[in-house]
Amino acid sequence: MYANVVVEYPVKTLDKEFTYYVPEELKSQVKVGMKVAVEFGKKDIQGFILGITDIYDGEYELKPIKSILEPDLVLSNELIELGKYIRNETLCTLISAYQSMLPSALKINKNNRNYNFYKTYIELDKTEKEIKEYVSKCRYPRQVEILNLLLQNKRMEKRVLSCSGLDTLIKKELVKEIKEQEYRINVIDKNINKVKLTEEQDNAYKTIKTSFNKNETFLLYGITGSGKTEIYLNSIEDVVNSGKQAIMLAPEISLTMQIVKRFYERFGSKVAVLHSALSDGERHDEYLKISRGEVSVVVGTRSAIFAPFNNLGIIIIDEEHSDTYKQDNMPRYNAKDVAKFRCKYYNIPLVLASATPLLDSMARAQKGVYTLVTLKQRVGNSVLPQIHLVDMEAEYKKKNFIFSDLLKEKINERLEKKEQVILFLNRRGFSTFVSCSNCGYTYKCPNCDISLTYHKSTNNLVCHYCGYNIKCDELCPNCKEKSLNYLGLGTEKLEQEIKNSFPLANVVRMDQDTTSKKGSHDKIIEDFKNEKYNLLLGTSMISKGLDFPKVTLVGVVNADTTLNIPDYRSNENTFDLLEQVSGRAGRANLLGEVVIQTFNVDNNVLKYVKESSYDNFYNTEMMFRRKLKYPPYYYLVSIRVLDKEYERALSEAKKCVSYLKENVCNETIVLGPTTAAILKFNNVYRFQIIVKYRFDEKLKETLHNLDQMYSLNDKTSIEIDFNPTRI
DNA sequence: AGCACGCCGACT
DNA sequence: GTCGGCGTGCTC
Repeated sequence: MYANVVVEYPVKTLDKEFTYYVPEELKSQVKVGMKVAVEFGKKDIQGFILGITDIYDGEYELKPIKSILEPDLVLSNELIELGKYIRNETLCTLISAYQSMLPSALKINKNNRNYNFYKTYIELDKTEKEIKEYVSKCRYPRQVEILNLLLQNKRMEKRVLSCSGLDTLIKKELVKEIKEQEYRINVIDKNINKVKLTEEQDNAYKTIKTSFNKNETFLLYGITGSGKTEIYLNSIEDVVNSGKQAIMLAPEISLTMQIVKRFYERFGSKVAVLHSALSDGERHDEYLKISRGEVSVVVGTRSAIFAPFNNLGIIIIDEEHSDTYKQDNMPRYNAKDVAKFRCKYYNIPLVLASATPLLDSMARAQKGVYTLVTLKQRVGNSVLPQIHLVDMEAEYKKKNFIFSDLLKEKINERLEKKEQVILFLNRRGFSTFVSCSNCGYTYKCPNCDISLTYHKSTNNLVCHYCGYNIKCDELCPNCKEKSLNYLGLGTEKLEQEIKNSFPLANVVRMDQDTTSKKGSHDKIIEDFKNEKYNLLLGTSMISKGLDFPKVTLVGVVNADTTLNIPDYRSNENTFDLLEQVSGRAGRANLLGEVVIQTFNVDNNVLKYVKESSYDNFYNTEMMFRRKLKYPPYYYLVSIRVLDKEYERALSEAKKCVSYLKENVCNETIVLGPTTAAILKFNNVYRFQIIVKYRFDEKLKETLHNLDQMYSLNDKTSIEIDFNPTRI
């Protein structure tokens, strides 16, 4: 008996299966998908068994499988195939594909600490009569107390009883210890009444329901507030009742306690959650619940798409336009593609849902590749908010640098009426750059090619890319004059400005800096919902999924920050973001208003946001994409060439371009090399090549060869990214 | 990736 | 003479 093993090192040269023989004592236990220990060269390492055979006709002298590491953890055939698919699609190593499927506690790595969580209980070990007899003669009050408690409760946690008296009782075998594995997260089942669906919701639900046993992809296009979650819950309930399992994905920032709570209310202990706010131990436990078949529903972020279910019934991807579904390090997979693979495997429906679908998804829906399901009405009485565009150029002339007259007036009006306000600014920190008015010096990151952001609370200058930070000096480090200017507006400074300009405001700020602590994210949301604050200020973190009935005004302080990013998708991203932010206003009975401040009042994207017209935006943007040969008309691949030395990075990038041009089809376009958006990052220079193609049979092989060539180069490396979310 | 083998320079 | 530099090649 022989086992083919993929080993733990994620390098191209070892990206193949190695054969080991299975020793007699393990023959009855080994299974495909198991994690095993083997000797590899001179080292003891780990790997996964990908195949078992009875014959071996190679010429190697084989080594044995040393042991099975986690008998509970067995990758299913489906997941093994999925790993191979990910390797082929993203050009990663097989082992890194399998590693990304597992929670860190179960990944292959050196610190094999046991994440199982046990609780120890104490129970009586003699009959009640014998115990009572002992109690009557016992001179030690603590022992009597413990035994009496146990006579009443039968079983108690050891840590509440622990003392030397208990040790004596254990030694005398009057009581015994029982160790049981427990989960760190426990959900109590509740019976919550179902909400009645509106006619529109019901139609959408029924459409999905007709395809429960078909591999059909739906695009659920429903405006904010149209009640998509209720449709997910109903569909999942049917799937679970038929004995199958469901996965729902959401982007990290919209997967708040609010949504998880609704799943807990509906499905109770049948739900496992998987997102980054969990500790390693919690993730480990949730994963175990799934693989042991103890839950039927998984709610989570990107990597939850790998939930080890074996009888899936539906996959739902909420906010499908979000770019968080694409992993931006190896393996560069997109959870949406993984979902398509799994849905095809189980012959089940996939639901992609959004208020602002990706152009790519909408285009497929128009072509009939996806089935379009539309929700046009908001649930309840709420109507779409009224949107105002404010020309900041004119406001600057009036010396209004941060707040326009209109925004100021509206904020005051809401605060007086005791309603709530959300202000949106997509830049954290205090000042986005610090420069000297005397000599022109600007603080820049020594490792990256960008200016440092000033954070006042810590008096630090921080690089938002690599995390480099230094204390801020009062004097210019170049000319030693006291003439540093703090320019550019960040959320931290905006918070201060609000406190100065609006005496009625009770402001809370939500960005990466105020939500780094576990649970702080949910706390801010809860506090704002409970009206401990009347003004919430934040970055894109506040744009998704939140539902605050008392918010009637949303202000976008500077709409231009995302618009000016040089990326083919910046229009789309801006539209999505502003549309999502606007959706936060007027969720209940109160009428909502949105004020968007910009230096580009004539911009088409902003015009469509004002009209709340996804369709007009879609049509205009599609024309632009077609003309410039961008997705969805062409596919993109980005190739990054990295080297510590500028000249070598550039010359290698040029070599790549010529290699590509020689080896792709006629219709395929190779652009570059250009400097990447941030030329220098962590002291490494980065050049970029963009490939645009429609059908190119040779391309994958060409890129694979290129990748192989650079895997042997220890100076220059390359990163290949299929369908990048930004370029 | 990690380790051994191997062939050249400066040390007790 | 030997210790150690890191280039090359192999791992079932």
